[in-house]
Amino acid sequence: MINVKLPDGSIKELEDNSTVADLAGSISEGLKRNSVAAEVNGQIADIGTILKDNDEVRILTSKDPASLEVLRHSTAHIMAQAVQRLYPNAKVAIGPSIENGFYYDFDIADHQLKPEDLPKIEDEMKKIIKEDQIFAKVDVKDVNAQIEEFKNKGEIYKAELMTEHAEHNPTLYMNKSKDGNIVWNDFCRGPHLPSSKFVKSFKLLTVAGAYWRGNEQNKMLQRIYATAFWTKEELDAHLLRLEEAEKRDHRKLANQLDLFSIREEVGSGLILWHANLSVVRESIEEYWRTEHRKRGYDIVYSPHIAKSQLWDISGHNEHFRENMFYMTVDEQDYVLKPMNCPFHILMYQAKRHSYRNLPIRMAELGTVYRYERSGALHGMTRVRGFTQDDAHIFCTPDQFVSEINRIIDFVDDTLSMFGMKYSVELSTRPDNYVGTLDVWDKAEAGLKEALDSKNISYEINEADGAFYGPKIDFKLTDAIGRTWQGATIQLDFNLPIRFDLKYTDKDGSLQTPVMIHRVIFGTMERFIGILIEHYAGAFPTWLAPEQVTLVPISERHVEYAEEVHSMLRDAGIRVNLDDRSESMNYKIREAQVRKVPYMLVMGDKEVEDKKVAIRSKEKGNLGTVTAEEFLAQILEEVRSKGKTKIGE
RNA sequence: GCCGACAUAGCUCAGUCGGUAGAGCAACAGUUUCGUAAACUGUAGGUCUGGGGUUCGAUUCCCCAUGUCGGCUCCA
Repeated sequence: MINVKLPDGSIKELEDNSTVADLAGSISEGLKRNSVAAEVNGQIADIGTILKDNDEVRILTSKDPASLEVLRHSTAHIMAQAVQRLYPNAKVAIGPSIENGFYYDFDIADHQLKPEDLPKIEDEMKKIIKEDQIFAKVDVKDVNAQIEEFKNKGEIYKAELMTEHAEHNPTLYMNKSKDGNIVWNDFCRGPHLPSSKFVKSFKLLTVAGAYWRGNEQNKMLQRIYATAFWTKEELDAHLLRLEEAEKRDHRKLANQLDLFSIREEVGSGLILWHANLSVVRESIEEYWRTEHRKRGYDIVYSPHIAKSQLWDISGHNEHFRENMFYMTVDEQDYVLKPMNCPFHILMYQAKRHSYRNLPIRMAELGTVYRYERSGALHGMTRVRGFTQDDAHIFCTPDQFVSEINRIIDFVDDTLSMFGMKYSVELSTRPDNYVGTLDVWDKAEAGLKEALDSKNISYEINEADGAFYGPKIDFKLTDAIGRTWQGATIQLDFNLPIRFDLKYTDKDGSLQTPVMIHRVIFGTMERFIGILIEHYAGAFPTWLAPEQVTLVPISERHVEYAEEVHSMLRDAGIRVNLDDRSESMNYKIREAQVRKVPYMLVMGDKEVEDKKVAIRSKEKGNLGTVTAEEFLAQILEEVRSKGKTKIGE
């Protein structure tokens, strides 16, 4: 007999070799029927898992969120089986569950999967589900024989994976039909559902290309992305969420709200900022400048091109030649700047520095150009010409930890002000690093110390830092859940040496300063692109291109509206007088569609009382006040950046 | 860059099994002067992304290019 511990702390006695299913059955028939997987000693496992003495077991039903990935992974197996039934030459690669769904990669020599194939595959999957196939886990006893079998069947990807996992007790999952025959199998660690019949609500979404093992040198496979949920309601809700998210896409809103455009005759990845979005940018840049001055930064400007030799010194020609724009004028080679650092470094070098005047914090809204590969371009979030809110901090080795702390605060203050959430990643020393081990260790410890002291949770990307230094990245998420690099803080042990930077220390000796690269927004393009999605195009008043629309009800109210118009405009409010001979309802609707925060309606009553009727985009009619009162309120809303709002 | 899909009026989209296109909104003109999300009538607007090919004839079929979209890869 064995004893197992349940989540409530109780101990259950079972026969030797009992499985999770037996345990479930010993508790209740209903639980046995509904159990789909288990958590055994913290690991997700099949209900067929044989329990040992003292195991801690939590039985998972479909109610448990942890069961969802089991469902999805099993659905992936069913999809792979369906694909192989329909396309017998299909070879399977890998098919994991991912956030919000799963995928499976195939190599199909004689067929290119098309969107129209997806319903056919779905139908085949439904058949497999109906067949009530059992997922049976089997240990691979003779690994070499199994590899040979995979090879004989042409399953070269499975053979390759099995070869690598030969030492890790590989297991197969056999799909058995009702009569006990093995109808399909896959090399897999599991876990899986007890049977295919547990799968009810799934949808195949898209076909895509993906390199085998994510390596560009390898063959490109065909990937099907799909998702699965326990109920149709959850699936429908998920699909609806996707649809809703698409409406927030900054590329869609760009047209609707006249924000920006990208023109073929200008070039890919080059943004035309229309007047509306330029207002948003201008407001953000003004905020940026004010904050930088407050926090001890110097703001500078540098040219957009420099002679190629500068980029030899910096090393960019060597590392990023493929991604830079070159031009030749009067037999002299120039480069369109891909970074601002060399300019800031040269400004640092313009005079001698003492430890007394460090740190020097040099900031610039620097527009740079990089030749990104065409397939990587994406709206405003991945472009070829963009403005970084760049800064470089030159400091002593004793100062960089406190400088990093200051920057983390700066990033958090800024993103919080916009209500944007972020996740943090710390990347450590790669193999091809420059500099010395003790400096790297100190730097990494310093970055960790800074994050820990602020209770910021972060993931560590081992060996993923730049060759010149470790870094902290802040990731932002767009409307459809894609994550983008936003703020970043990077230590650099390389450029100070390449440019031979120095400062005079206390003892009169010349020392090399530590250099920190950092951006807060990342780039104006990407940040504002994500901001559009964050607000779904409805910018808060301090950023709104048009803050107020004046709606005179008929022509006889226009004269009064003009008075209000000039008063608000003179006070710096972005106000638009809609004096077209359209109905009031029409003007209000248009202003709502343009997402204007406030409308002031003026008819006979308002003209007579010298007042305005405020309509908020969000809250509707807010009642009547004098134009002066409204002005005071909106100025306060703008000044506080939305902390106070009219009508709240 | 790679795999795949797509490209029709300013915008959103329909259409042509090969016989050179249509709607709504927007624009413009006129009528209407209105109380919190669309007044009415009319006018104009398209070498159907570009270049080749097949064909009596191509927006439609084929090829190439460009761009966009979904992914992969990359991202100093």
